[in-house]
Amino acid sequence: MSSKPSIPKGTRDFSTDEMLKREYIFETIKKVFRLYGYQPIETPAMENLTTLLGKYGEEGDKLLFRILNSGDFLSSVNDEEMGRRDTGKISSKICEKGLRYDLTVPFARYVVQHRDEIVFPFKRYQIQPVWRADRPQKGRYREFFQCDVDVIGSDSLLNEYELIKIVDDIFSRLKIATVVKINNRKILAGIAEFIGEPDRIIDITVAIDKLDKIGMEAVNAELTGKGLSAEAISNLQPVLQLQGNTEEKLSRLAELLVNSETGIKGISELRTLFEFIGGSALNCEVELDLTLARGLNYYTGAIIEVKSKDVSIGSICGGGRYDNLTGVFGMEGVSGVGISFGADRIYDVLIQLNLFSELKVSSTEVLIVNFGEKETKYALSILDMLRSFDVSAEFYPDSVKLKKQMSYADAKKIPYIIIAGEDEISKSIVTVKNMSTGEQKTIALKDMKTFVADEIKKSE
RNA sequence: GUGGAUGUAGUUCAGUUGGUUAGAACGUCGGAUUGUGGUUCCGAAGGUCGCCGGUUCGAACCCGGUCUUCCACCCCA
Repeated sequence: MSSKPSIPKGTRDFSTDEMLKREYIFETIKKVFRLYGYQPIETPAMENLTTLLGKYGEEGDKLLFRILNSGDFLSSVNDEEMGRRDTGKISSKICEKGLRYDLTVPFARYVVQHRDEIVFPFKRYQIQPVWRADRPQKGRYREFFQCDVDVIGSDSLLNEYELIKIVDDIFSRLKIATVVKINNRKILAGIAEFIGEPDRIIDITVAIDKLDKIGMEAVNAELTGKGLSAEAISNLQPVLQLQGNTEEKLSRLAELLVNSETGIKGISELRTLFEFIGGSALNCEVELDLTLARGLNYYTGAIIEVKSKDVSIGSICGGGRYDNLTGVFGMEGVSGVGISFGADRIYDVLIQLNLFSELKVSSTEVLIVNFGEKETKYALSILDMLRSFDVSAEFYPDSVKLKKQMSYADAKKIPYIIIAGEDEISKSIVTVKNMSTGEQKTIALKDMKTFVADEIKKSE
């Protein structure tokens, strides 16, 4: 015997039972995406590393899975480089492909490459796995599915509004209570400008993102550690201490950021967005969260993050506007906005909230018992008949003991069994057994259609 | 990438200060019942104790390394 088989760290197999539940999530999401006029695309699992590198910040580059070149890849590395054991240097020579890290960057690449055939504004959705060489833990996997919706080629804030409607629609259908947090990167830039550290926007936002978690003092300490001046940090305090409802916060911010053109722009964008939101009935809570930063450094406008109110698992959905993602691929001035649903985390939330209970476990409605060669022809004709009535049916492939066949039906939760042996064949009937009541009756072949309509289809 | 916990049958878990042949439940298979599942009864199969090395007369147990899973940090869906 060889050693026990296993799968790579952070990856998972999905059982039939899990797949039914996952498909329910994907179907729900897809249905809503289509309802709002989005169309599907797919891109390859692997991209050229030149497409992926530098798009996700330093941290992101480290988390990219790289694919070793085929063939004699070491011939391009000379002895000196080999001797220095500089992994980064060597890997760039022997790996030119990597697994996709998200769906947004491949999408931007797709748009640039297919601009001649795309009608703008382009509304697409994409549901595919992505890979990150992260250390796995709760709600974090190395292979997971993202469900992205993006509009590219339109600056209108109506798109941001539409995405929030989609979020609300999907989570309402899935019966997950959520909070949608919204912020705007321009405001964060304005704040960085306001405190006199415009270049440190990343450090500043990463630190204030943790405000909720670690508190104000720890945030200030982290900023000091990052080398921010005491003056800058003290200037930041009124921002961190902002209180009140959305409008109050925005008004106060408008006063503080009065000298920052970008900041003012961000505030006006948020005001417009909240006006749209205010005019619509939503099930989810929507709030302005100035501490919301999000790591991806390509966002330039709105930033959106969605959290479950009942399960603590990080964000289950996130996104924002990126003004020039296609620019790095040579197509300037095209703005896009999109969000991504984390299907695996949504699954975990639904499991924890026990919201899958009503989902049907078996898809097979009728099992036909196999008695042997002589009876097979008759059984197969019934099988065809059932399927022609749109009844999902199967014929047990081996003529083993009845007990075994019935246990199979039992284990698969198949609600009906059809028994057709010598007796039944001679009379052109079948015996139908209802597995939950144990009740049995004989049905003439000519009455099968009525039986299906009256009994099997009725209980669905 | 940093720190902590974990790993024993298909699964969930017992396993005495290191001492004969490593147990249970569930599941699987066979039988009670050759045309009737779920309940019951009887029986059987199933283990390189994660992997590699060390200490010891002797290791599931002690030590080192490694991998997996889980948890926290970093970061993130």
